[in-house]
Amino acid sequence: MNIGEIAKRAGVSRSTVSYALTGKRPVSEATKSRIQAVIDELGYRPNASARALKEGRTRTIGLVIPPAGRRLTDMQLGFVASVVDAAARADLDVLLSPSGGEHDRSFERVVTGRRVDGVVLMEIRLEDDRVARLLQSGLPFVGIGRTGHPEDMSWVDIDYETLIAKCVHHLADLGHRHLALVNRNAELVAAGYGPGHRAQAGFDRAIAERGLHGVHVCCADDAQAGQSCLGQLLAQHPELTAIATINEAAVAGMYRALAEAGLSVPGDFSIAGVAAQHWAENLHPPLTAADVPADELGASAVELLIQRISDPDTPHRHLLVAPPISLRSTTGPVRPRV
Amino acid sequence: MNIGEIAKRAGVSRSTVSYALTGKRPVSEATKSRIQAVIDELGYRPNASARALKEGRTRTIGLVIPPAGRRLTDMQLGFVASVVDAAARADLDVLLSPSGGEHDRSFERVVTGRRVDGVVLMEIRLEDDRVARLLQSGLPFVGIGRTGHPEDMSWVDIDYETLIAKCVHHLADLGHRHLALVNRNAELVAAGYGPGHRAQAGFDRAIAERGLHGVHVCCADDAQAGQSCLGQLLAQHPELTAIATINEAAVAGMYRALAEAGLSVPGDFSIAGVAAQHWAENLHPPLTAADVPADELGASAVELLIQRISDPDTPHRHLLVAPPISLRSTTGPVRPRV
DNA sequence: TTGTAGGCGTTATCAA
DNA sequence: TTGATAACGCCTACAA
Repeated sequence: MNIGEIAKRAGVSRSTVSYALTGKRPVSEATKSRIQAVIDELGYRPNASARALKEGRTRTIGLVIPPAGRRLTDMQLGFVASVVDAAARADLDVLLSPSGGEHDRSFERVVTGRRVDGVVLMEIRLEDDRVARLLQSGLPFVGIGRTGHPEDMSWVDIDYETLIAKCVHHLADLGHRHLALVNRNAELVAAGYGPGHRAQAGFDRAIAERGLHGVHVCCADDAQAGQSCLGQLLAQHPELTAIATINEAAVAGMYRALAEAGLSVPGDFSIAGVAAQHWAENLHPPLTAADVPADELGASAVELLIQRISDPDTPHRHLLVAPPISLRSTTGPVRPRV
Repeated sequence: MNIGEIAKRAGVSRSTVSYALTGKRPVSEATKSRIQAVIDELGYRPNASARALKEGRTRTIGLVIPPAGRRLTDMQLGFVASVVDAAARADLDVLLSPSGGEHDRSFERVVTGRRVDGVVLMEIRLEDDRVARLLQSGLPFVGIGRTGHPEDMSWVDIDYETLIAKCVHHLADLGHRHLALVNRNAELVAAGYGPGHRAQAGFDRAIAERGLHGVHVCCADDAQAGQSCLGQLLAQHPELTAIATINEAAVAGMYRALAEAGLSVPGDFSIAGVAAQHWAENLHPPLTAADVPADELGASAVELLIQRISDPDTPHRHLLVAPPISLRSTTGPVRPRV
């Protein structure tokens, strides 16, 4: 079923059908309705590949997510959902590319085969091959996250450095003197994962400013790891009374480790973090955290991308969000340990 | 950058470049390496739209997920991840379509614009417009889930009816006489969501077979709903000693409601369910549950779909899985309530 | 071993 | 207001 068939049955030329469909040229009411009738009868829809070939754009954006197999965090899922949602509202389709490995065929296909008009890139490292690849290709893209050279690209990001510093100050205000930062998993941080490094920088800075004692650990992104990780931490550093974290997936496990150690939250021990709002609220007890507006960030990324696609020579734009910390049930004044 | 440019620079014809790329005709080593050198230098990749137009296939599959905005369950996320993963292994791209509403533009685009070679459809209802639409369109598709007329289509599914019946029998064997089934959210079940209805059927059957007392409730798909839902249930039916559920998202809340009511698990109260293995294991306490192999199901769906794409006239195939119940920490013998 | 040419289904330019 | 026709970039008979 193609446009020629419709034209034949409606007794007009193919171009007239095309114009009746796009509205880019006036078509008389009579022929328009005749064409529409045939289209409805045969259920015709323009072939997307042909249209893309002719128009030079696909009306599709790529969304590059962390490799399949790895479990996405709740915040990452929020990004995916909001990107897909925002794209759908703009009548854009989303092509998913799980990538990040070495020679990633999926990523190459998406970037280089003109399959998409632009790309939203997630989980960016300070030095990121994919960013280099995209810059070189000239394909419009927007990062959710940024590299160490953030001026070269458009991005939306969370200001982990500021937020973790805020968490430390909040805890310091409550009298805590011995804090730990629980980071994401060690491989990710070692690979130059921006939030991991920026969180550590913010932590170190605030610790120094307030004259506190801080330790830093990486922890795999799941509850069991959180439990064993905090268990060890408490054994090695019994003086700790509070934790700041960007590892939302591990928090449930940390609660368990504290319960095991006979420490109540927030009576004996405080936790503050950076997490997706939905997640922080639904945790038990609800986590005192900087509520990351994942929905807005994804939508903003799509918005920026659409703009870059329509005008690639526009200067890069950046959006760095530092939401306020919502006080919930996991931070309280320090109570001297007996 | 197109094939003509490569041909010109390599001093050969376009067809020779094409054949050098596809290998469908022998090309001398000399010219082949010359062509490759030019390709590497210019970073050329064939235009996917042109190729799709010519070949009549896109090397892309559609994945229709529940509408954006709604939170996906852990099991659904497992399906998405495994479908994306399996597709990537087969060098297929995945186009995401959040749909399920009334007139869904995204769904129509995917199904009808020849944007994809086939579709994996999730969260299917007993009567499902999208299935009707796909059948009518002739586009190959595979359901994760099935309608009330399951012979008309290819699918993979979880045998909720059998599994919930098994849960009931397991609980009955432990001496429980008063059980409740906690279903998914009421709208979904009212809309004819298959697993909801089949779970209820299995529950009713097993309850009758064992001469037990059963109640049935729907519950929104989140922890807070689980908490309030079970709270009410315990108030209205104090005789209850066990629950069977397919609502994994609500389980954490049910734990809280039981703790609030002063009931220990599994000492005073048992819970058995159907859930993604990863989820059941990571819950605290770990849930006794039929471990749904979400990864395998997604991969199987893709496998079936690839087969249907390559041979659309093959008979429909079905895969109904009923994994064994893994005994973890949430079911135990009934203990008379004082 | 390589080149020529036609067509996949659209859109858009040029004529009428 | 409408029609004929030339691309878009690729693949693949058919020829040489």
